[in-house]
Amino acid sequence: MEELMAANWFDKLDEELIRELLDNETFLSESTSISEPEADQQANSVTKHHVNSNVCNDVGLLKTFGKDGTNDRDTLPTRISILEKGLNKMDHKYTLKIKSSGNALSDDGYKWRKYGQKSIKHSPYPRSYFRCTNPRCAAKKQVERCSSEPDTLIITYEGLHLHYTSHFFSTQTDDFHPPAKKLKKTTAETQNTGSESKPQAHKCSPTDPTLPNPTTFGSDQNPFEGASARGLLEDVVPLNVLKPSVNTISNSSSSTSSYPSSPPSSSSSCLTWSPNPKFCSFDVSPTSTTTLM
DNA sequence: CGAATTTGACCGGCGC
DNA sequence: GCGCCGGTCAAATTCG
Repeated sequence: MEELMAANWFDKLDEELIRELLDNETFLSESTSISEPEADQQANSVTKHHVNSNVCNDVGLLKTFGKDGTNDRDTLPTRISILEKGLNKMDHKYTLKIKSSGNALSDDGYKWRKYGQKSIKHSPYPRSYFRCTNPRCAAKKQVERCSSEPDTLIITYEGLHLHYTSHFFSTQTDDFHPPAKKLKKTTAETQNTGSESKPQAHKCSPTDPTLPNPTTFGSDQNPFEGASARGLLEDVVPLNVLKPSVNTISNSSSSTSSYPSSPPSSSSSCLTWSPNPKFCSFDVSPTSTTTLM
């Protein structure tokens, strides 16, 4: 029951958040300031920039400049319009449709390792499978092209980037409790598997995804050592859901307000995407309706 | 030489 | 029960 409520709540926030993020220029500017090339750094910035930044990093629409020398803050897309429906969420998977004229794929803020590629039946284009390079991170994403529109990339994110989670927890550690036990199927399993390992992780107490000090971010390892145990989507969501009190949408202003917790972030954290103005522009194709659980 | 990518095989789930 | 399809694994290959 709680989960249900949580789900709804989460869903709303999520959509709202996404919408704001995507359409909020402020957000863009903000994110711009966080032009860390590496994911870890992003995480770092997150801890420094506070909510807004969090959102940026989290939802992933973070811009990663300078990665390939394209530090075009100037060329920032004056506007990135994404229809709310361009981002779909189903079963803890987020599908993002993006119009890309270049290899936007490589612009992701996180480092991904391709672990597979499959040709899809009804599509002339193959689907690529990526995993976060961090061994403790179970974040995954699938990338494929729309058969009808080669320009359109369909990216499906699954799982949560521990990079972010860690941060998240670190900022709310106090309130965080094992309620997060509600692991879910797919993701949960995967993640568990991922974190399964290392006794080290255990050290940090599985119950207490308490992560390492946020300030310790930066290195791919530290942060995850502790968060690995959990700190995944499943954990975050319920967690926050359970404590919406934090600031259940205190519509103070923008993203900040709609960022009561990271439910949205939790799952979206892996949505890290760097819409490099030069390469891609978000497109929206109202596909299926967003559904959660 | 090490790391990353490619590619085909294998496995599990789902629909018929 | 069988076949199809998607997802993952792992060996081979390529690249830096």
